[in-house]
Amino acid sequence: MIEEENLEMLSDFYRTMGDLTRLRILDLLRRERMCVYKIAMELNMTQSAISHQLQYLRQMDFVRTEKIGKQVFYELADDHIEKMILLGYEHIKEAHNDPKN
Amino acid sequence: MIEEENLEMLSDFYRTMGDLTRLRILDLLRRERMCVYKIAMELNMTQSAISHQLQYLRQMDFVRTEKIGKQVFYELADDHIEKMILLGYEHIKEAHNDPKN
DNA sequence: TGAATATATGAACAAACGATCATATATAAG
DNA sequence: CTTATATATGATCGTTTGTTCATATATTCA
Repeated sequence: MIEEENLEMLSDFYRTMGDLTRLRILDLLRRERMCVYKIAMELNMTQSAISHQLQYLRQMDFVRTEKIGKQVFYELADDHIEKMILLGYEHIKEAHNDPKN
Repeated sequence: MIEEENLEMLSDFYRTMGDLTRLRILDLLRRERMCVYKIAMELNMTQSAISHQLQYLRQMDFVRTEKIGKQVFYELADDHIEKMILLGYEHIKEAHNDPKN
């Protein structure tokens, strides 16, 4: 049994990855660090929508930033993030091949 | 880069764990299989609220059921679920000790 | 069969969420 | 200094989500 406080942090953590736009952003950043407008271009979404989600991801410590001139580059905050994405990915692929257990 | 279709499945998967009530239920079921009213008791929530979330978890293949008499016992659908919970748990514990990378 | 118990489910409602729009801030370029 | 570019942010709005309430279904027991 996981302590209540940690369960709350855990659900916050998973909820952050439980949105397609945010997951798309994180998946992009696995490839390379990227500035805001480039992310928006790649995902074909408005700068504002992306910027809002990036603030969310930053508050949740999923990404970190480096400002260079006018641009702000975003990158994954640490290796765990990519690891969690890939583990979930492995899971759904297995689950799909192997419907029950 | 993960294919769009799989990213969608992945965000659905994480969104399922991104709710405190559902995560509490899953964490309970790690311990033992349990019938609905017992889950409701343990979590101090109404039978209806629990039942709705259990249907959700069932549709997402997080749990499976066995009906015995009047009772319906729920258990984790497979080992991956517990693994994913524990991995997330490890992650947040590390992240907390080790704020930046 | 009728009452009691366990679970499921549909409708309703409030709260949370995500995108958009308008605009603010900051830096660079002319 | 003014304009253009990149990003951030607050307000708004429609949608989704989670709980509640009322009720339906199913099974056991008297």
